[in-house]
Amino acid sequence: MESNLLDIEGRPSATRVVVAMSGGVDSSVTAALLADAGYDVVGITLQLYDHGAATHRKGACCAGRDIHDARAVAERIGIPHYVLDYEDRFKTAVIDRFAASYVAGETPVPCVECNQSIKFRDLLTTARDLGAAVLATGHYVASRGLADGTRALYRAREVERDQSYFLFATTQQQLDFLRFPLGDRTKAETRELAHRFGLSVADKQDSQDICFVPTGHYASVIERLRPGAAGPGNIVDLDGRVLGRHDGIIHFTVGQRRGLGIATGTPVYVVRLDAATRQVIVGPREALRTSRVWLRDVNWLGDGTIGAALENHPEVYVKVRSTRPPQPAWLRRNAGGDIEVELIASEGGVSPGQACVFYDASEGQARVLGGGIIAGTVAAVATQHARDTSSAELAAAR
RNA sequence: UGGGGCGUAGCCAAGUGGUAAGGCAGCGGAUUUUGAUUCCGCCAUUCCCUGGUUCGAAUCCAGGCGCCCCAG
Repeated sequence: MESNLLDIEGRPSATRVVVAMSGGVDSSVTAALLADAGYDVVGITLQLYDHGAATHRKGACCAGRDIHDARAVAERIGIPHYVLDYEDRFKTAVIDRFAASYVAGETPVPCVECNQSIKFRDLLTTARDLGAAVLATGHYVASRGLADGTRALYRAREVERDQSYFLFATTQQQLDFLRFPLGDRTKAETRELAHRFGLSVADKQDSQDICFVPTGHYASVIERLRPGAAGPGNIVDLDGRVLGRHDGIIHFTVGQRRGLGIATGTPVYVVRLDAATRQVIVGPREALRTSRVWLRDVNWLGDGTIGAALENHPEVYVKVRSTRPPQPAWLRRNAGGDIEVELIASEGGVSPGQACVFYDASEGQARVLGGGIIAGTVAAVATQHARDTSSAELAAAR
């Protein structure tokens, strides 16, 4: 196992590996493991946003304290370490898009964007320039070589920690150059290794929440970036009745219950956001059931082409959020030419802007077949509004 | 100014003499390398006001105030 850490030919000492070091335990152990195996490891930490603002943030990465931690680890394990200033491109590729998505009434997954552009495009290019054979990260995801020499992506051995949801947009070319040495290890093992290697970050708290949102108030970040973009509007029910007012669509996401300030006897949830009219449409929990989604920016990582795969209307398993196991679904191309996913069991709180990731199994280390960004959703149960609309259309058709 | 009804937390609401249910909203926390969801905890020394009866009153009585309905 140790000798085959990177699944690569050649003597370790003659093989240069760039490790993306965030300053957390996972990437630190990744670097330590590879250095210990004798690879020519170069640690790189990206400075992604203003560290002054985020210094006191616990569990964040890539600024201030974390850069120090990464440097300390590099020193400890005796590898060269560089800090690259990626603030500008991070702002353009991740933060600005994040804001734009919310303003458009969607709910983005910034980690997906960051992985595919900052880490696996820009940093990966830098790694190649440095003469690295591979770029390794501390993600909990597995990749294995296929017979044809390319690599496939799989869920982590510890499926509860699996991060494949955030990595579906990795292209085949990127994947072939990437390695994830922790994918077949558990977090407990990682912590234990961190202790064994004597790393100062061994007991450091896991990162969580959006790294560039210091206070946890993402809306204030958007307000600062897009002043005035978040205008107030009405909160309406499925029949269009006004139930209240809100301070801007950016404060809400589909499935959200808290923060609406509406006291009917039963809980109400955000069913849909309408950026054009600045309406927040709310309804009962049942109205959240979604049976179908269509996608954009689809990335295919399965065998062959997606076109060929779709001809068989494949049954796959999909995740529309990071924290639930893959659910059974049918994949097909719809009349408009978009890739469409039929959620066989339906799922609640599915928001445009989120990722829909395809797998070949519901359990274990399923292979990642690709995924896309959810462009639109169709409710499982006809809502009152939808019924009214269709009867109106029927009437008009007569 | 005839009759009837009502007034309990931000909203809805139970309780009709024994020491203020519950839901919604709100707040806090747990969970979570996205947003949510979910879960847990907190949230009326006080029942429109003032007196009275009673060992004891949100509950009974009197007066006042404020709403609503029927009035023809």
